[in-house]
Amino acid sequence: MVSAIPTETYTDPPMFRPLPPVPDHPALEQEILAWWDERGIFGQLRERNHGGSRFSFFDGPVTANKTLGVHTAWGRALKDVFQRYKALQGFDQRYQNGFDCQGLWIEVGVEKSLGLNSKPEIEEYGLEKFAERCREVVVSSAEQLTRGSKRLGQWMDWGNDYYTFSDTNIEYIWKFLQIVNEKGWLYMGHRSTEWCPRCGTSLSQHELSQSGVYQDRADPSLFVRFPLRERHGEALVAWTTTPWTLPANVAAAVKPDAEYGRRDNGQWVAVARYPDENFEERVLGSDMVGWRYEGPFDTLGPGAAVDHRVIPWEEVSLDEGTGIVHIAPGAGQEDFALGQEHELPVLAPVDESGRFYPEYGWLHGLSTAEAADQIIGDLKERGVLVEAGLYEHRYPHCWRCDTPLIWRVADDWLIAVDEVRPRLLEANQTIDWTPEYMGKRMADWLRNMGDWNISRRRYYGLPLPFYPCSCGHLTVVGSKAELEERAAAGFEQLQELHRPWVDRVPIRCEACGDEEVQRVAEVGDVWLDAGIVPFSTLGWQNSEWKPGGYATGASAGLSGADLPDHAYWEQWFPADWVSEMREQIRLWFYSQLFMSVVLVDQAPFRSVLGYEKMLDEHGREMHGSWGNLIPAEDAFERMGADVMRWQYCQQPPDRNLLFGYGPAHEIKRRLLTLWNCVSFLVTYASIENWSPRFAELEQGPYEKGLKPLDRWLLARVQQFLDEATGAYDAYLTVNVIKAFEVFVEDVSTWYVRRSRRRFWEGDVAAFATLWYALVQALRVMSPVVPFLTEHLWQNLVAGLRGAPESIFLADWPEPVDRFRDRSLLEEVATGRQVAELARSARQQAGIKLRQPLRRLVVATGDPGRRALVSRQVEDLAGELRVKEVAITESPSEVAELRATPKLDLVGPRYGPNLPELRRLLSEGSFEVSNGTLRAGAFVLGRGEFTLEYSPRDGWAVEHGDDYVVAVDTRLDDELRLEGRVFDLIHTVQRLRRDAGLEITDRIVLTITEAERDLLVYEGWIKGETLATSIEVGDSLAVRKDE
RNA sequence: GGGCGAUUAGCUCAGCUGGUUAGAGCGCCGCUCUGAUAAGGCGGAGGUCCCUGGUUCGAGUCCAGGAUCGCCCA
Repeated sequence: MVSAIPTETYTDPPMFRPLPPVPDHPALEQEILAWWDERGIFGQLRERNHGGSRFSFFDGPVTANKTLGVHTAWGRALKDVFQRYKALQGFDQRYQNGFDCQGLWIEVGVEKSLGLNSKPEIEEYGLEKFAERCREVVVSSAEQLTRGSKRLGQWMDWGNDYYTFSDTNIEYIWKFLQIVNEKGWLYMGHRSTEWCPRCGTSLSQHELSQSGVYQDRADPSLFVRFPLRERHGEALVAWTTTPWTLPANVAAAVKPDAEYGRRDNGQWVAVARYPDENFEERVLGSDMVGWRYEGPFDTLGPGAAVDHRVIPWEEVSLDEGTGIVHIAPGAGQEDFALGQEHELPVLAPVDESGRFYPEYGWLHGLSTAEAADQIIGDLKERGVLVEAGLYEHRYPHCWRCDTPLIWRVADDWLIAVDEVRPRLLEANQTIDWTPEYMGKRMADWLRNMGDWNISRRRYYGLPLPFYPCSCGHLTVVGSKAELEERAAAGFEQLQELHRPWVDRVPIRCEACGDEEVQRVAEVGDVWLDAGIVPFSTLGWQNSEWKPGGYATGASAGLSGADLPDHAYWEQWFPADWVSEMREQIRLWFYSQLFMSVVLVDQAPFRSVLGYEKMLDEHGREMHGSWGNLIPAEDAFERMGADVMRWQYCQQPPDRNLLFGYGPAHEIKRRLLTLWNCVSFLVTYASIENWSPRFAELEQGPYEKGLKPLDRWLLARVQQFLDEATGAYDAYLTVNVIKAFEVFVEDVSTWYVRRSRRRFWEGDVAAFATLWYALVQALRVMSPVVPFLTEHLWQNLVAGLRGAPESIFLADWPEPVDRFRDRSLLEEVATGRQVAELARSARQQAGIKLRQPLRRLVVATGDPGRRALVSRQVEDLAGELRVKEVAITESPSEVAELRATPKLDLVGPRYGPNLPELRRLLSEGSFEVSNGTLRAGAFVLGRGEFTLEYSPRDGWAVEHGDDYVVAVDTRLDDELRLEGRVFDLIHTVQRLRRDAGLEITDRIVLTITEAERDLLVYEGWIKGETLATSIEVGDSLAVRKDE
């Protein structure tokens, strides 16, 4: 509102501080961090937004077993960017950080640090002490992660973090499991699972999905004879890559419809595998079914009792091996399933540490790897080994300790998923995924996943609250209070819900009342810990709010987080947004979705931003041992948090991020352009004693004195605000940065470049316009680069009357409608396009920009475009240093016509005759009239060809799609003299700068005899170089006029 | 082993439904602008568009086969 213009003038004392030539990012970041802290800016921001509309975000718990790495910092930066953006828009937020504190991640690290390497050693060490060590790791890691995150600029409610090992978190999972049991989905499965012999536990399907699990590896490749009982001298030849499974063999599978042949030595193999061999007898696989054979290790006890026979299996591969597959239901997943189908006995050869049981005789105590060599030797000795070699294949490894996995039949607790599956798929439909394909990945996974194996035979994890009684009843305890109520003993020593303490609390069976019911030994999958967060941290089932009440069990003393009540949960569930790396689709995103659908039949979040992997700047994985891992500390020191954040935000989330110092250097240069623009403003504002008014930030500069170029920049600001806001709303920071880079480029290379003189002359409209444009840009970019923008805000804005002390207390910038002007944007774009063509033409002619020229001709057939250009002649003349700009319809004055056919239109008509047409056109044998082109027998209508131009003598021509631009290259004496004056001025400015003079210093200028003729322009030279007098001497020199 | 995607300049990547001489950024070389710029601008060098065949007047683009890489699933 114009009437509200304050009456202050622009002559307040200069308020700006000069900028150093280059920002020292790490130093200014430390200053800003300290200042934010001192002024409590984040607290003020939260206070302001308190009670406003809510933006709910759930932080996926970071595993507290490490310091902050540049990988983790990526996600943290994105989380911070959007929380800051939403905060600037006034949204109330929770800012709760979370730590993941249990499970194999933690345990394995502690084991290593204690030098323990097996479960018996842990038990010998003592579970109590072991649990304490695990907690210590969490405590120190949480401190480190917090410190690093703060340095990154992440604003969270530090100190009120949630810890997944709190009793509260555990109780909520207990409740979940109780509900799962009530629905009848909980069961104990007896099946073959992937098993880590070192960790002594089975793993779940989703744990196998993590990167690095499947690795290339060479295993033995054995072809073994299984002698047939009823066919003397004949044998099946089976193939295996896991020798240790042979003692567990109970059957051999053949493909029923495949043909098998007997070699002259009695060996049976699939004909398709050995097409060039001669076979003495051929039968179908189905005919072999039921054949009995001697097992490979019938000499050892368990095998001897088995009736080994041939079974049919459609899945037998004819691409490798012999087409006869060795089946060991106790040591393979498919084998186990097949075993169920054919009612085969299950021989389980190894214990939970992967070592052979005593009944396997001389194999007793050997690991699967150790046994391999001995088994091969034994087979060889007994003459049943046909061939042994090596086989390269992808093989699964433990995601934590990298041990090759084995298959083992075990009892696991599982959640049946078939009944929930359709509801999960439905809930997934309600989620807005970015990038979109990640949602499809989730749907694929949901469609195909098997039952969820939730039990792990470990120590420091969620204790599964399962109490199976000898009477057959399973009690699932749903809370600590319930445990207390049912406890038969030991409740008083229960310091936290962890082993070993919880194991010492037997309960009374809820069915028969037996008082000796023990908890199962297993702990839970870590993803239960993380998946319950949307409930456990928001007080889903709490009747009352407990201040500081989240700090229960192991998290006592670590967190000050409140335990909210159900009303709070209603307000903050579901999350508006979550963001994690792609792997979390099958991990955290999944477990959250699963638990949420089970509990409330709804997705726990509305939108997701996922992102791909981080690699080094050359595209290689980062590894400590390769020397290309960048510690976050180094990155903070060498590039600074802003540059790191920029690098993260610049990345399209659907592609891997190539992170490093090379890209960082490039980013610093881009930020420098912004820095220089601010520096320019600060320099001249100080000289001219110009000071901005804060009100003009919201309303835009007051109209008086605005030039078209100012209005253009103001229109660009509005456009930029729209683009950037849209990009943030779509969670695509990469588009925010793209829009910003173009904008800064426009400010620097067009607005400032064209307006310099106005700043020297103290034009307040120019100052107000540039200040507005730069400050709005700072505000838009503040979520991405909070330090740099805050630093510059402190200089450009903070001291003004009515201005917030921090850029983060200044709300989100609103576009000002009256400055929107699409036609002006188009007009300037046109002018710049023409300028670019003209610069290119000058360059071709070898005439530098300092040399003035007579004439610039712009030709275009479009009257609308001529009008656009006509409004830009002043800027064009100045930019291109020409005395006159002429706009014409036809370029015939400056260039000669050439025609080119539009092949997509003309090609289909003339087909093979096309080369002839192109020959005629290239020779210039054509005429154009009324929009029709005739060349020989060819006739091209309007739009079927384009015209181009080659320069006439004395002209340099360049053309784009819409314009032909020509500069008159002929020089006369006047032009030459002016050119020399520009050269002189340029050289003097250089000398001034080299002499370290201030921009406002006056000088005495000495020129040489050869330049005396330039003195006809003495006033001009004096004005440009701030010379008070000009002398003629031996050499060109400047000296400060004292 | 199955599925999906990719392969374009030294590096990182654009190239829509086929259309003249294949582009950008970075790096390199030359020129240039600068009264903010360690930036910017203009130009140059640099390409077997992975290979082989096919369709077409015309293929980086479409089709088939192959090679290599990545991801997902086992």
